[in-house]
Amino acid sequence: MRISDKHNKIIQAAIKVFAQKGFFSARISDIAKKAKVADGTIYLYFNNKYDILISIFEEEIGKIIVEVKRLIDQEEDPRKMLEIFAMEHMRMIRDRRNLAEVLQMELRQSNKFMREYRNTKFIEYVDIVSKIIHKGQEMNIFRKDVMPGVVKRAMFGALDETARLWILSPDNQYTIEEAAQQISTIFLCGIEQKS
Amino acid sequence: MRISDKHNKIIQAAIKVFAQKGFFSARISDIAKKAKVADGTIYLYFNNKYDILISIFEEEIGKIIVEVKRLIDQEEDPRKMLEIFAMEHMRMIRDRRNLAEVLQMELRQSNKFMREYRNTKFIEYVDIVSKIIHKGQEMNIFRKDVMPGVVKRAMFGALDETARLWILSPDNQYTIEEAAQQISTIFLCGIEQKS
DNA sequence: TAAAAAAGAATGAACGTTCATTCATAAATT
DNA sequence: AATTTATGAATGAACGTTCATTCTTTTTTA
Repeated sequence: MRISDKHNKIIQAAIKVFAQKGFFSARISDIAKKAKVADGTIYLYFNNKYDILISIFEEEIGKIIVEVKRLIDQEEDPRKMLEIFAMEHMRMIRDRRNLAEVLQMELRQSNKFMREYRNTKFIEYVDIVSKIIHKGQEMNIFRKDVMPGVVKRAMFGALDETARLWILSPDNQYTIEEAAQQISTIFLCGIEQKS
Repeated sequence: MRISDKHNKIIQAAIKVFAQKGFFSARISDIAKKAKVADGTIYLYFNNKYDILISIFEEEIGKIIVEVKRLIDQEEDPRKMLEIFAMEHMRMIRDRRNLAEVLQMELRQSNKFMREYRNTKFIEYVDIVSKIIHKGQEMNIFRKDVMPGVVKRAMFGALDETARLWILSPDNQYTIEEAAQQISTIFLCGIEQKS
């Protein structure tokens, strides 16, 4: 068995356990059991519990960024790009629910116990939006009086909160893709340059 | 000293400590020290640590709801109402930063260790938005194809996330009131009935 | 090629610390 | 004096981490 296999098995198990219990309530022994390794083995691959969480951020968000960027780079129109971002974000949450839960939860409490860890991967991800806005403003498609820094946060927040509650009760009035559609429409109408 | 004095002293201390350290890293002894009471005294007023958190939700959000509702009820125009909600939400966060941090953080991780606790106060708060949307749709001011249930979450999420990051670095490009303004403008343009 | 030796990986019981909670005692109030 | 309220040291369960030991694989030797 390759080294990375065990590393990955632990990561995948940790995603599930963190998603189910939250970081603090998750036990190393839970993760070990789910990964089918001994407790001690985890410490051969990670420095400590906290390090497992960081690795989840680094490795898993990294993969997502690559994929979303790839899709967006195929587009020319910033309006389309924004739609794609919304849709892909929501689909990712639907298809990788456990990971999404970990990211959402720990992002929020992270400012407390991860003060020193600057979550550059996450920043990179959200910055995809501000880059799109900026591009649209240059092309005179989006109004110039909206601040890309505000829109990126607002847009991400809107998607994230909608997804969070959808996760809590997915048997909703709407599919997550409908929600993505509604949100990107609202934002597009909201920031469009009226000619 | 009245009973409620000590109860309140503990609540206020807990808000500060939870905001600073997060629920799990906060120590009962930290709260006791900040409230200037003995550790044991806390257990005369609360059943356990968790109960302190619940009380913060119940009591403090309750006060905010009353205040925001009062302001909104003075208005007739749903557009104005939405603006007021955005602005008041942001001002609340600016003025009661510690409380805001606790609510934001614990709301996110709450689904894990507060599964049984249905946060009715919070639901009530966010429902203010969907009621406004609904009213606007009845008055033919807002488009009928947007779903109030999506908009309330999107709007709340947009405000919340923007505020969260503003809290992390308040020395920003924009004031929190500018952000509120931008967000309510985006949403208003985004859901307005084009006549 | 088979046996022996070394290196590397994995194990899980045990350790030691950390804290929420308790409770015997003290102080304050009535 | 009796009752209520407050104290803070003591308790003990929980759990992250360690490490002596075992198991597996690779390398060396004959």
